[in-house]
Amino acid sequence: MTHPLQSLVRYFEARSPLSDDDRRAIAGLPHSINALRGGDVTLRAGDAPETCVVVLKGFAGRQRQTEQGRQIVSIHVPGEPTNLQHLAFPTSASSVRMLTAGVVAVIPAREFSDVASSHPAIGQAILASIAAEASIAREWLLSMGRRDASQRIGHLLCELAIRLKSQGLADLFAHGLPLKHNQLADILGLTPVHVGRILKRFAADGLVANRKQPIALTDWNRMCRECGFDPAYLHFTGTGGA
Amino acid sequence: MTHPLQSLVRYFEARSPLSDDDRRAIAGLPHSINALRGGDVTLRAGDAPETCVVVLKGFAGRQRQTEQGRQIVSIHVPGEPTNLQHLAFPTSASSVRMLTAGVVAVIPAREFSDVASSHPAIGQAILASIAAEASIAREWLLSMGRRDASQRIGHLLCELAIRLKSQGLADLFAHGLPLKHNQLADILGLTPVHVGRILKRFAADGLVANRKQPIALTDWNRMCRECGFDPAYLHFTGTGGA
DNA sequence: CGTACGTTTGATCTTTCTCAATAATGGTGG
DNA sequence: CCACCATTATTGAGAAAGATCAAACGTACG
Repeated sequence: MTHPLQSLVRYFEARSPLSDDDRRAIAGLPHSINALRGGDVTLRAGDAPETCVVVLKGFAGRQRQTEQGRQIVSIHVPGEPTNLQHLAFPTSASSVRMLTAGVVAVIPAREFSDVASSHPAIGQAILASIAAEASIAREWLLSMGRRDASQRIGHLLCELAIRLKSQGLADLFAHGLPLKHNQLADILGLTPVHVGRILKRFAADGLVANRKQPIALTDWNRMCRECGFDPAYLHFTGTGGA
Repeated sequence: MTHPLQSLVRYFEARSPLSDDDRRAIAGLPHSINALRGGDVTLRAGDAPETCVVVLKGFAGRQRQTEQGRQIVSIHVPGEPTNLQHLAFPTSASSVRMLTAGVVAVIPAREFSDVASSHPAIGQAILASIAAEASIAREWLLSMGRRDASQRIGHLLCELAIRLKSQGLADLFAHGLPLKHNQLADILGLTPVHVGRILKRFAADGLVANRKQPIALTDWNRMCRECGFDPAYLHFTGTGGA
């Protein structure tokens, strides 16, 4: 791995073009690197963070809590920033925590936003990133509202496969997705028990290799077909997701 | 009504400060005014629109389609732009149509984005708007995943009440919300039949005045309590939503 | 090796959907 | 202003997806 913030550059460039100068400006951002454990909190609901946290390794999730349980409303794979929206408003209604052990880069928000003002393409990339997150949330809304449990799980697996691939991390997915049933349940609005049952059916149908912790897709095309996956909503430039 | 785009200015200012000059720049944007009927399409999925559509009267909804039915993934009340995300990327994965009869202003995207570049505060307001839409989508995700049908309906009513109020349109809500059961169902991931049953229960419980077409809240405080509504996620500056 | 955490399984219960029939409503043209 | 048509609401009965509860089973890690 060359520069720690290289993966952030790659993330931005998946949707918005940057010049060499822009790339250098991002790589030059002050930052600290933190190793975190699964469950560690990166942003507490209600806080007004003064930093932008970028995932370098592992998975992070944004979540909201109610009496009837938590809901994970977005997940962030390596390369993805977790709280760009705080360049738009100070406080957060949700919190962010690591879903697995991992490493994050922490960038002071002021410096980030200064660089964005002086480099319009970076500002545009930030806008595109926030808009892409909104688009993903809307797709999740479609899943929650109109897809049944199996399609929902399958669709999420497909989405993550593409998002990881766009960061050059396909291997991680081929090797399996390190999320627990109860985390998947909180992402999908289901019960861990039911997630387990469906994963079992997937394994029986040959759609997935193991139903245990590292879940690996075995039949990409069939999975896409069965759960109606179309990567257009991810808004990657180019072939729609490579 | 003074200037047609005045309500857009008001929308932006609910989350992001603007100067007189910024306001003038927005009011000076070229635009055409269109009267539309319920069901009219404003943006077709897959298109690369060259205009920004702002709702002036009535309600618009962004929707996605699957074999198992449509899902409305966002709604837009008067004053709100419907497709700011196209300042970030060209194509759309969803379509936008009027949920009721109404009036829209259509602004050329190029001019809009020129004004945004020359007026940083307007660019910032656009960023805040897109981020707020994302935040709303995440809240809807929480509703879909972890709230039952009644809380979901109640929560939506509360949200719309606040959003309308922030545009000075509370009356419209006091007078009732002109959405059909089947539209509410497609917003909430439910069935029109079930929406009807719950509205009936709301009316019996005195939470709502009529269960027919214009649905009017009668007991704001109780409704907020029963469905766990907290307007923080709307990110209005000031008192959190007034 | 034992403890804590995660998974699997089965039985049962609820919420919400589905289907189908009937009743309102609202807008349109005569 | 009324009759008609299309759309939307209401109601009831039955079915289904997913939740809940509780127990047993694995497995990783100290």
